[in-house]
Amino acid sequence: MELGRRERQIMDAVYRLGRATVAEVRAQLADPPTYSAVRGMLRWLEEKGQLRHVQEGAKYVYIPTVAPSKARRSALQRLVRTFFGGSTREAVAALLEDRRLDPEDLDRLRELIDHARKEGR
Amino acid sequence: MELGRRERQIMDAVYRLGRATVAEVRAQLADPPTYSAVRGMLRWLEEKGQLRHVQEGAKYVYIPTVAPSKARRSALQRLVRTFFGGSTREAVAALLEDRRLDPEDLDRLRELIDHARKEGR
DNA sequence: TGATACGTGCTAATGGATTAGCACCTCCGG
DNA sequence: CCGGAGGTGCTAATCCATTAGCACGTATCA
Repeated sequence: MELGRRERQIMDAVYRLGRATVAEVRAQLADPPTYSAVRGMLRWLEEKGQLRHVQEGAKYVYIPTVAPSKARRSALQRLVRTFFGGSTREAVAALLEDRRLDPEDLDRLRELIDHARKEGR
Repeated sequence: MELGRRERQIMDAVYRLGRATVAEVRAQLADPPTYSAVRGMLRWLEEKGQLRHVQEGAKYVYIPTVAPSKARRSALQRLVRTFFGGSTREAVAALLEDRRLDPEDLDRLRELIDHARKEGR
């Protein structure tokens, strides 16, 4: 299911937030359209099956239909295929260059690798 | 610079290929529009500054204007922000679950981490 | 050399994403 | 009880991405 420009922006906002009201989604957008436009888009995305909503007090709270964990995986896979020729290793290597990873982060990641190695990988 | 649905598909195809002719891009698309449509899109993307082309023999070869390495980084950053709350560590952890990482891959990644640690991180 | 296959440039039309606007509902404070 | 602020539903219009189509250039090869 491929999405348009705004659709993508809005889905991303909902994923960032986890769960979000119309106003919260709108606040995330760089060049926000009218409140009404965002509302229309959310309703449309719900009709498409990308979102569902629960009523909370007077307002609607929108939630992605596919679990974040699953959405993450497929987004990663897609990116790895597009930008790293399908090599997960190279993608990880690129991320490891991120200077915001502090020593503690690195240690924990090494543990993950050691663990995987012991598991027979 | 936000792109539409087809624009995104086509840019992704070009990144996957590195450099590509109209026909090659079209071959990458799931539900390919006409050759002419793809051509129009590529010209449009060039006008927008996302692509440039070099003439090669009789045909045009399209190339991204932003270097793949830079495009990768920003794509990763974006994904990390959207799906991992900005935590690069969690993103790496998710990638490490990929079963296609073989022992050799894991060893090489561990080396990268060790190296970073010694560098003072 | 000429005919076929495969290029490109350009423009107008199409269609679907995106938006605005109006009608109505609900909650809350004075 | 009343008014206003802030919700929602729905539809029609708009706008721009997307597409088709025609005119034309170029290479190849029998």
